[in-house]
Amino acid sequence: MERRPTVYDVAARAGVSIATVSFAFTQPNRVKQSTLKAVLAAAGALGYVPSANARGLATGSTGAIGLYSFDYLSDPVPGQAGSAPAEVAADPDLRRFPLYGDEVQRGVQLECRQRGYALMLGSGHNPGHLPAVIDIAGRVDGLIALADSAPPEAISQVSKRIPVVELGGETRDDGVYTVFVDNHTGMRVLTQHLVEVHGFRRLVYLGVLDTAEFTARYEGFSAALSAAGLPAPEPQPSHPADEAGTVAAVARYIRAGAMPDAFVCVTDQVALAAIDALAAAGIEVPAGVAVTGFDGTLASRFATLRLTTVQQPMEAIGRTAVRILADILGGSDRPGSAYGQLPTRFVLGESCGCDPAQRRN
Amino acid sequence: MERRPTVYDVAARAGVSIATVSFAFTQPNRVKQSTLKAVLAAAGALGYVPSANARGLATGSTGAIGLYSFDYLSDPVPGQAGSAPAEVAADPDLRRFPLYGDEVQRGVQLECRQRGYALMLGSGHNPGHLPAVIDIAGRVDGLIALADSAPPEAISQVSKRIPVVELGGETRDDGVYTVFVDNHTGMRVLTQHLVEVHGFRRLVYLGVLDTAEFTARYEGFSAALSAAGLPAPEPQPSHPADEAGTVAAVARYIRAGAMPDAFVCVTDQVALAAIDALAAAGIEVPAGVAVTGFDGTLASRFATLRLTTVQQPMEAIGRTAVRILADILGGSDRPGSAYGQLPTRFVLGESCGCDPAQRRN
DNA sequence: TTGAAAGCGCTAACAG
DNA sequence: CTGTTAGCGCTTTCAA
Repeated sequence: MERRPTVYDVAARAGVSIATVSFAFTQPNRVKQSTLKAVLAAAGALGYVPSANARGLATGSTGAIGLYSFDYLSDPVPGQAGSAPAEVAADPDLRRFPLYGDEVQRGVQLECRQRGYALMLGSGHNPGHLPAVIDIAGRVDGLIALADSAPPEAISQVSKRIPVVELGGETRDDGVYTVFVDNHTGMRVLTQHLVEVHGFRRLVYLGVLDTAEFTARYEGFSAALSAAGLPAPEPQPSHPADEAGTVAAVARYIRAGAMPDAFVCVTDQVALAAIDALAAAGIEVPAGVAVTGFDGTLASRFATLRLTTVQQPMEAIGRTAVRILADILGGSDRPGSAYGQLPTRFVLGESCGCDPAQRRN
Repeated sequence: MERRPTVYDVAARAGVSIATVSFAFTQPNRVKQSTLKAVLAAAGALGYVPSANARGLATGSTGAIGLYSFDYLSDPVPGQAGSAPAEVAADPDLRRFPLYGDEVQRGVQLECRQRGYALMLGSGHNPGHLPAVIDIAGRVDGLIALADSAPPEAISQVSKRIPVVELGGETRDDGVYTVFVDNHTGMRVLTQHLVEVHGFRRLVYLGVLDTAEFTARYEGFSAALSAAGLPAPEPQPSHPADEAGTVAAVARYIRAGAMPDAFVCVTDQVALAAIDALAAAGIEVPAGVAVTGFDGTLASRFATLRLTTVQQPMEAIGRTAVRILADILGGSDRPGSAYGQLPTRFVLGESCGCDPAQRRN
């Protein structure tokens, strides 16, 4: 790989100045037809590939949007590059892919490609000495960050320089945008179903409250119980990323021999882990206890036991995030709230004890 | 958003030179502790976010790898940005996501994050006047391109300047690498199953031959038939992206009233489209005719009727592509063939007439 | 319609 | 251990 040709090489070969070469690519009509043709020919012959870095430096923008996320399924062990398994995976595993974040990412991708933005994916660590979010922030015009994937201070710092949309995070006053999703209603309706249709009284809430979205879910849960005149139990901390934690939480109930009517889980992942833990103890769902999820990931719909859950509009979330950034970059100063709140939808599965096939859902 | 602070601002505030600021980030031990601390403090206070463009320009590399692909499910209509549907999608649709390319992309992502590369996603069109592949090539140190997503000349041109891995393309002598997957064996084994276990004789091959991978599949198909003393029929052109084409191809057989024993399809997508077309005509699979796929996408495994297909190691393919680029960028000059050929695996489903549950597969 | 020249922000010799 | 300085490749006035 020889030195990459530059505008200088192209200019020399075409017998023009570098300015003309630049114009030929950026403002073709500003250049005489014959000159244009000569430049393009020279560029083609040389295999000219313009440096986005140089262009970005000169123009002050990159034409790319960044998506920063943290993948707890694969990031925990940094440093060691994975090895391509000689074996073909025996089974595609919906429990690992696509997760919530993957579906949001898809929405981001789709919207970016439609709008002509390149998408820069960043995550976890980076080889430099710079926090990874900062590193990727330096590469793009606008950044989308998944809640909890980066420290709030870093997000805040970055947001001073480029527009940032944090998904699932707190609403903040430091210029960080977010996409609003109606988590509250979703969880309220689901809980209401458990109480009213199934007559459940002893519900256990499995999930942490460490993001705004998660908190809203718990509040929806509480609201439904209050409405039914029932007290809302304290949430049992359980993080989607921490399967062992979920198992442990469930184990406490098993050990105590005090099975509730239902485990209401903060995400599908937690619900699936809970079901596993219960199965391991010989307790069947929904016969022994009901379990519900949240997100509506593919895994929840195609699991052996279809999950009763709440569908989030993941693709729309991703698309909206890009739209917000694009609008800002385009000069709009519309407030984040102008994009409204995306709806969620209660999804009846089998894990609550219903038989969806029998119902007009 | 005020002007982004630069090394100059940080240097001024910390009372040092810009070189020291640079060192503080790139070679921390080359700087006195107290100075380092001062620089970092100044950077933090200012909200300094280093410009990747400037760094890239200066160092000659970006630290990013590019993935270029074409999404025929969403790219056809460029220019018009998608709108976030107010409705929550009624059903997650495995027929649209994740497809083969999405699973490969996942492997690329995983390997990139483990190796500390940022991943630049590009596709379809771009707002500039530059072919999209060229544009994204100018942004990265190495490029992975999905077969058929970009014109061969463009790939070839790009490969003169940065290492390129083309997935599923022809093996070429212009320095474009590829990841070898044993498509031939996969399709041969599958076909053999149809002939030997089911005794099928009239097989129809549904699929184009426009990439090296696709050709290898057809050859595997032919080989199995030859081995059984059967003639290999001409392939019936059908492209994974062209559902209508598949429907039309199937319709010809329906109309002619000459249903074969099986439709052997070049991809799962084609197979699923074929099954739909057959169902629409009242022909059930596998009772009326067998249908097989290739790829082992999630859709094939979780479809109502599980597809008999061939599993590709998508994640490994993506990971290997990144590994090849990383090796080259790291100075290795190992030939592409040194990475071996990734295996495929025959997957017994129901669409050939088998009942996988009854067999030790 | 084209050219000359001044940066864009950072890195990396090379001095000191 | 730190400062000076010369670019990296491209865009963009400003002149011609």
